[in-house]
Amino acid sequence: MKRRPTIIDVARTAGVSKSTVSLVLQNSPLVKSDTRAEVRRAMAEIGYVYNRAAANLRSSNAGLIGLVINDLRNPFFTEFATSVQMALSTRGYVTVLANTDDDPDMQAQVVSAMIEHGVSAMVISPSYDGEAETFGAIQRAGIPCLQVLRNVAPAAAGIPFAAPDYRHGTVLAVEHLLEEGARRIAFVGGIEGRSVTFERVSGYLSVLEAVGMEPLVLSGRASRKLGKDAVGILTAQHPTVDAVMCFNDLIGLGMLAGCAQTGIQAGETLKIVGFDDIDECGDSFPALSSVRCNIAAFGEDIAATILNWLEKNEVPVAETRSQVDLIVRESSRRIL
Amino acid sequence: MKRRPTIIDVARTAGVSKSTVSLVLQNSPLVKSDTRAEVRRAMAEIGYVYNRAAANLRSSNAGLIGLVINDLRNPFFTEFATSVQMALSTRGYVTVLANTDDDPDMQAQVVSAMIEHGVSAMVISPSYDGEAETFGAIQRAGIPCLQVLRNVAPAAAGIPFAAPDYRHGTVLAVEHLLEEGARRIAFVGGIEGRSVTFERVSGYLSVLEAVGMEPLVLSGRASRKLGKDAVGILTAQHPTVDAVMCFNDLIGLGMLAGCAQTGIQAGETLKIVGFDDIDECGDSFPALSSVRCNIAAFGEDIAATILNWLEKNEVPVAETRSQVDLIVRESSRRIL
DNA sequence: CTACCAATTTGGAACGTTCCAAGTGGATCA
DNA sequence: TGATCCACTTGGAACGTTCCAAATTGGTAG
Repeated sequence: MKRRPTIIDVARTAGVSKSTVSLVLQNSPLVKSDTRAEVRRAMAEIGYVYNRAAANLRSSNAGLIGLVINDLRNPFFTEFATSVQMALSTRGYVTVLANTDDDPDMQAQVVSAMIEHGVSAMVISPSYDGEAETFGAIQRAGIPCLQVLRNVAPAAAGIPFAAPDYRHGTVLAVEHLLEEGARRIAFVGGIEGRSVTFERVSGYLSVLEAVGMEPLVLSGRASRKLGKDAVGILTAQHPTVDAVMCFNDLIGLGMLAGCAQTGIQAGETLKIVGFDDIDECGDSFPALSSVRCNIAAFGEDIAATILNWLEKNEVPVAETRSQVDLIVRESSRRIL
Repeated sequence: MKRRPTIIDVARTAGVSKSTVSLVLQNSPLVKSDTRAEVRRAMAEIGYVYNRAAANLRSSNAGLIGLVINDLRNPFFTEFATSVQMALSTRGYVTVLANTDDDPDMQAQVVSAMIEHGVSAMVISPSYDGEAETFGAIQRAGIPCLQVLRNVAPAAAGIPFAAPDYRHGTVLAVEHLLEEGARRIAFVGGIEGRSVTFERVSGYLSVLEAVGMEPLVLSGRASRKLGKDAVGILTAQHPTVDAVMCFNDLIGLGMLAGCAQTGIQAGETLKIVGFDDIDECGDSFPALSSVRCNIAAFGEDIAATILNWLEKNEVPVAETRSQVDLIVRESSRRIL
């Protein structure tokens, strides 16, 4: 077992200096195309593999991007992470991914590990709590960092933030429920005190207030189970509720299951709208109306934003909101 | 903006040599505990951050593990990737993740990028096709690599393989359906010619052959949609089918939606068993029976296996099969 | 024929670690 | 007292790149 060839081996084989090989690797216009071709040939001949660790040591640009996600098991985040990673990949960057399970200690640990590894930039969907430690370390290291999907660090701290327009999405959906003739609309899911919850609930409340309808909010960690349980709670304790705005699709899909179980006709007796528009919405029964966040496109935008910051030094604005669309399906539409 | 402190700065602050600082970083028992404490204090004082790229250059052990997944959007793979990443993280390793969307070119690209970045080992759930290029590059680089979940490279090529015991899981499930009184059992999903399909179908066929039941296989790319569509096909063309073994849970869940839509009573008129036992199975209506692969535990095992290979040079056996369990729920059980 | 210029190419010094061989100083032993 | 040993400590040479200043080449103008 012999060691991996280096640019010096390539240089020897091609009959040039290591500097020239280096220039070829960087696609420099300085080298003559004959030379370039010869160097390339030599590389192929001896099976040369570029050593980024060494390059990084010298020039500190590893082409590594850190991606930290608080709940990777949620399909919404999975879709986001996948789209960011694939977009970065096409631009020659490699993604270091970590799931934190919303644990601030875990988050602090993975962030510091990423900094040690010399990531050039980070994208983080943070856990609530523990933000000081996490963002402090990132800023001390001077690494460009984009906070996405959830806003925990005050933008004033200098961490730009980007997310779908949750509030507007909720407004669209609740107005739609009103148009479909809903008399009493509940909001299910979301943990109080979190930006993501606040934005949605405030959109919901503002529409209800405008028409003088009394609000009803059932909080809870977003999951299918919560949705399933909510059906029972609503029918037992709030029988006048005839429409529900869900914090996310998992809750909406859970409610569909709950309705099926208790014999309630979702879409007719109880209108339901989810949020996120994950793939499954179109394949459930009844198909679940939802607020589409275009998360794949959002992920690609995030990838582009962070790379522009990195490569062209274009610092993103403090807060960006991406467009959302209401997708109406059977779960909230009158059957004609 | 000043540069990041190095061990030389730490050494100067602590009044020792850089070699001593290096030893402290490696937790060497050689240094006196007073010295160690002083060095640690100095690090904290000047805000030292370890530079792994430099360490890697010298000792070629980056603590980077590559994880390549063919379909990260499928919750089964997400769960696997998450559990591997978190297990590696607790042992001080950082995970480079890439999704390939089953595209061999994408796979070749991300694998070579990972090799450039000096990953110490790789775990790969490969795409079908393109295996020669991918595994060839990994082997040339001399990087320990574990093939998981799907077997595309012949084990003879020296790439160890680990997966749940798909065949046995199918056998358990189909036998269960027979016990529940099924008269005609179909198999839905899976693409022909793939190891994952072959193993399941062969398990299914072997049980059916033993009892003299005629098989019926509906192939197709595993998705909710396929499951939903399959309900229509079965009722229209194969009305005698009263039980279905699904390639995976997505298909099973899609069938539940299809049943709800066409008014078929899943679990009673049509018994359904899925495969993988993703979280959602317990929250669907009716709850979906499934073959549990214990994928989180499997992921942790994989992480342990690859680290043992790396750190203790324990080369894994050519093929490992992990235990699977049948979880019976309402979708296949007689309602009592 | 010389001087100069543009186009290429090049040697050597970084970058921040690890590792090795060698060094230090105090205690113990003959 | 000097030799030996032990427990630490240390200087300097790697590791494989990039980058800079300087060198070389070949062509062209004076």
